[in-house]
Amino acid sequence: MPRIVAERADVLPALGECFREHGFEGASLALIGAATGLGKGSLYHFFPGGKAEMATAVLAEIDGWFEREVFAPLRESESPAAGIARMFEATEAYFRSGRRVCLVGCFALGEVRDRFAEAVRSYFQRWVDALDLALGRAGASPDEARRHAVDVVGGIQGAIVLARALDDPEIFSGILARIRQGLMEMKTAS
Amino acid sequence: MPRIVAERADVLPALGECFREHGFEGASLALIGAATGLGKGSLYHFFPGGKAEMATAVLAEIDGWFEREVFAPLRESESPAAGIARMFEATEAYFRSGRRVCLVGCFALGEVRDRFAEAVRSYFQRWVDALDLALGRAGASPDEARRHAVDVVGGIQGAIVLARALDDPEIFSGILARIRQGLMEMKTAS
DNA sequence: ATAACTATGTACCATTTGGTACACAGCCTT
DNA sequence: AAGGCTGTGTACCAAATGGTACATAGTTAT
Repeated sequence: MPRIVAERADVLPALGECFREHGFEGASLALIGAATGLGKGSLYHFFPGGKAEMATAVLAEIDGWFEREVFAPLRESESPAAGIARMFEATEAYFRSGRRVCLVGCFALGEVRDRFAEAVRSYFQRWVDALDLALGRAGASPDEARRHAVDVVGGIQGAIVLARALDDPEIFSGILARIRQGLMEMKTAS
Repeated sequence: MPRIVAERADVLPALGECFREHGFEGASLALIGAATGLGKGSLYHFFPGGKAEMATAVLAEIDGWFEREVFAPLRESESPAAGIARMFEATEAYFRSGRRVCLVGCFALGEVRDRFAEAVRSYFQRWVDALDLALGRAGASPDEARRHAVDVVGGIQGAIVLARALDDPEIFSGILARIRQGLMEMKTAS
């Protein structure tokens, strides 16, 4: 019996892709097993709570990544413009021009929103808040900053939906570029 | 044995809500039966193709509604501004301020995009094209019209995602109002 | 060496899944 | 009133579902 020595954290990426591709309900244990290379034994060893715990862990990992790569820079960059630029670059890379779906957004739309409501809410709330803060520091008025933060985060999610629907990654990149442009114009306008 | 005299078209709304609430995979025949009040016998009588045919029928019904209430007015209204105004009103009403999800958008993001790819693509393509046309007729330059059309349709989808995620209908209404405002400023600017 | 702990595969479980078969009831035509 | 058509409920099916139990293999500590 081979010893593969997996850690819980090692399987999270594969697990995440599996949930992204098939949704929570669609990702059966068979698919999850195939995606991760783990049998049920190992799966239930790492995630005694079953599928629900797997999804929670994946959401937490995603949350951690965005916290580190996007939210924190937005809040803490010396120049808010640099934080914002970083957000766009990280976002474009993470979602692979709309070829990759936002799992948190999926969960928000879908079937299972209520089961993971708090994780979903917190993720988006912190994104909006961090961007709000950065825009404020960049010189926007409080409600200008708030409104734009909401519009931008929403706009990114919409870009993913539309790019997937039309099956055209350029849609995603185009929308993001124009959102970014819009923010720059706002900051120089005031 | 009571005769309820249902028609296929009568169950489509309930069927749609069921798919919206649970997703395609999540909507089991048991849930569908409960939502429609129909037993499997009737269900398979109306939709011999099973769940897939049910989903196809629902997508077609939604498509028809938008074609009638949104796309056609956009294309054919005497005043393009009136068509655009109608789009916003119909959209706001249909999605119930983001409390109701866009099934086509869900399918685009989710698990089952490929199975219904053509229906999904066509729906969004025709929406974008119709808005593009209206904006052009309102005086926008060809690529100004195209870009804004894409941004607006994407923006609406994103507004649904964000409103659901933050569980706050006002997010939806706020984003839509600002998108609408943005279009009006564009038309008066040129 | 031996004991304990961590992984892992296999076999199994009850339940639910989507789907089929079919008998039968009400309606329409003739 | 006889026969066909259209709905409808019930019983049923094989397959797949999420989940459990457990024996065992590898690793680490004693």
